[in-house]
Amino acid sequence: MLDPALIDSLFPDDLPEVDHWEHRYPPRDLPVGAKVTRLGPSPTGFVHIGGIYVAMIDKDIARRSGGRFLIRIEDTDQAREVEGALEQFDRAFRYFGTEPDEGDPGGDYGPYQQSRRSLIYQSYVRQLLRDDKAFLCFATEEELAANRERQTTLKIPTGYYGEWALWRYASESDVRAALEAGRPYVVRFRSPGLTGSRTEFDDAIRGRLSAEDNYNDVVILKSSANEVRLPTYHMAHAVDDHLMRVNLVIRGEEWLSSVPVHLQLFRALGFDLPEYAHIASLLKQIPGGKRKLSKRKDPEAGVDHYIGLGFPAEAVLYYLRGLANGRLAELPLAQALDEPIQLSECGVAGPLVDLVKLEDISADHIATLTGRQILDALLVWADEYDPDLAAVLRARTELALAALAVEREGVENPRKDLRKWSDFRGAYGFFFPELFEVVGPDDERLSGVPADLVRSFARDFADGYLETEDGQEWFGQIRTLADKHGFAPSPKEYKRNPDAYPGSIREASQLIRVCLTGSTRSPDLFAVARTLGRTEVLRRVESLTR
RNA sequence: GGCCCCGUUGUGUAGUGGCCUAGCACGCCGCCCUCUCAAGGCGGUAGCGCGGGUUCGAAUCCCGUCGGGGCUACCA
Repeated sequence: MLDPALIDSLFPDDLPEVDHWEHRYPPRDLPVGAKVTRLGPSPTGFVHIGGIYVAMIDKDIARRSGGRFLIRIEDTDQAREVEGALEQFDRAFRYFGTEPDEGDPGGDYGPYQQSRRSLIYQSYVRQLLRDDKAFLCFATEEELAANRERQTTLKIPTGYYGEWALWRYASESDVRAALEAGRPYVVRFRSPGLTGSRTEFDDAIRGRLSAEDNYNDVVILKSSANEVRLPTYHMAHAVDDHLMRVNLVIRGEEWLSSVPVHLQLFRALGFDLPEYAHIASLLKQIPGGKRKLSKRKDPEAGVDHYIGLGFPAEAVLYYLRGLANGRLAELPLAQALDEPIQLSECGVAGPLVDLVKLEDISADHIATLTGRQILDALLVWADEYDPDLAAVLRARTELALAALAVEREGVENPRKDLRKWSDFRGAYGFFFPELFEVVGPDDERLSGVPADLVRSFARDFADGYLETEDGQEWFGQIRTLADKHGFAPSPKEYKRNPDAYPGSIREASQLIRVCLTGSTRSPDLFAVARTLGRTEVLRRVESLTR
């Protein structure tokens, strides 16, 4: 046991006692059963979709229980920090509606950035040292590496314990000598765990679990050689979640094996234990198996992928909620977004992120929107990701609304041709003369109809073009011309005798479709023509006669 | 290597010893509708990782095994 005066000399003279912090951050005045949850992202400059997944669960549970959801930036590893990362979080949380109830600036329990909480951690570390529940460790990186290597060859667990705990039993004079020599040190937790003993705990998702107890003297305060003294995740978790009065820790399952350490730390510090819920990681299908969504390899691991492609936040959220609680996936979107997420219903196996399913959900959702709603959302997206399109849409708002109304407004089953905003150009761009390129008579999309025939067909169509309000009558023009130019009246007839015709009514219609829309697939031709207007229809048809 | 979590059709799941000839949703395939596509209607394909037990009876309980994932850092 170290001399208290020696311990105190390691810290700033005016470092507050732990009581100071306990009063500064009092228990919250919340209704019984209120859950205080938090998300602890690291500012690596990359926002993982899994972060939004957990944030959504955090926020839902906090809100419905009358509690709070807060965000705490976990930047105790300064090496990983990337500039602008905080803005990225803001943007992502705002897009998906997972903004915290509390965080920097303004929350009562801040700062919410660990690098700014150094003094708080130091108070608690000093207290642990005074209580002999922690000790100074001067072991060098080389010594630790050598130990690890020995342990590996001996096939025994690696770690800092028993005879490998170099400084756990060091005498005060050795410590003083090392200090006087100016050797850097870390503070380690004096683990009360015994090799071979076990511990049990409850997880809100997985139920009662048991594991080997922790017997490793984990580092709690990083090297004294660093400019700012920062804690490791384990220590910060205990201190922050206690002082921020978090009572439900929802985090990724990669933390499951650290629970025994955390339990020991909470007890050593005299803190009440939080409830834990470990969420299964989002996985990705790969040839021969699955693996965790990887920041480096999988673009869909990042939120930028979804925002950039223009998936509506509601669709992504709905999809994510379905992954969390399968029951919600069978409810309509609005209802699913409104139902509470139950931790007990969360799956224990990591779900595969299925982009096809997301697109399907998203298309269904967009189909429920009005043209106006689509245009508004589309503009927000295009302003950032497709400024040229945004400019056209603003200049031609009426046309945009008319285009979006085709087979959408006043019909029973609206078209589902938009899965995300970036699909708009491909699906609706042809409505805008500014975005459309006319098609020539020998275009390969014209079903292989000879160019001469295309020319004469188009010539006739343009010459006799009748703009009418009657869809049947309008299409009758194509029928009549198709007949005149020798096309079979039905695909069936054409199939029966393919050599007798250049194609059927299908191919003839396709000539008009391709020249009007630049695509072999489009909404109803009559509706398209009506929206385009006579002048534009003729301009496009006449391009086929050149 | 050690420890932990997990394993039901392609995907997400329901299932807690008989109601399971394993249900639902999405996908996929086919057919219908049809001037294309989308939508829509109808139908279909496909699963309890494997091997042992316990039991009259197992997807469900036990053991083993295989597979996937995680941790084993002064990363979180």
